[in-house]
Amino acid sequence: MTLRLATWNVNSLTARLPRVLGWIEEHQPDVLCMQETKQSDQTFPVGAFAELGYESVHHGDGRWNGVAILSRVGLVEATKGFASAEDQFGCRIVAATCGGIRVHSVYVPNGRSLDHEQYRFKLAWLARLASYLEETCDPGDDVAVCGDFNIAPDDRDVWDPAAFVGATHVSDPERQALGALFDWGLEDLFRRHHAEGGVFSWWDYRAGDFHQGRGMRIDLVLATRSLAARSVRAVIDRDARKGKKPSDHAPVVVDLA
DNA sequence: ATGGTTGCGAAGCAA
Repeated sequence: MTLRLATWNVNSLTARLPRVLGWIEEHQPDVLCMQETKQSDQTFPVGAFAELGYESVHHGDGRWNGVAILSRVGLVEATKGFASAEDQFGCRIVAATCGGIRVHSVYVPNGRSLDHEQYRFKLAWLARLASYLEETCDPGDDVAVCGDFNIAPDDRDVWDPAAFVGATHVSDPERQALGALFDWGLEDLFRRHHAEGGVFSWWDYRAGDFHQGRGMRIDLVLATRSLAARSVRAVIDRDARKGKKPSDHAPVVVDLA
């Protein structure tokens, strides 16, 4: 069975709902992971997605963060957060089994700068993600971890490596944390299909960065070996970054055979 | 260009 899996940091689902609905109708994802909904579970528009044929799960506190999964191939065994009593990690991960795949929608904290406490929080969150996957999943199963990682995997994924020396998103500890996920058994599906650099998923709103090509590839679809073997196409829809009131992120779309 | 923009919420923070 073919399956289209996508991830998109929508930067406020309240502000973006018309665009998101239009994008879904045009691109027909079977599963869509979203981040930064900035909504509560009460305000999340379950009905609007149901009208398009999608079941959904949302995990949000209403103001910051907020993650969701939409699926039209079934959505069962949903879990919010790291599935334990802890809640100091914020509303940054939600998981569900969709079409036989254990899907995770993740919003990795923005580290801000290497000397900021949010950077240490980011590394702690990534370590918790690794332990959570180890506890709840088997790399031999069909597992996908999709979302805004706020990490550029390598220097091909930033517009100018020289501009990022000493900056967050590219530091060794961040890339090592991502490497731990690769070592566990996940693969970056966009990179599986594209060796070239300069393909980005995020551009700052300011200073015309999108039109100047100053972006980063920080939104990723990671998947275990069994899913990677089914991957036939991976693209970043930069058209979705154009026009009026775009998110600052573009969706990543993967087709599985 | 230590600039610039957007979202939330009603000033300043987060990104």
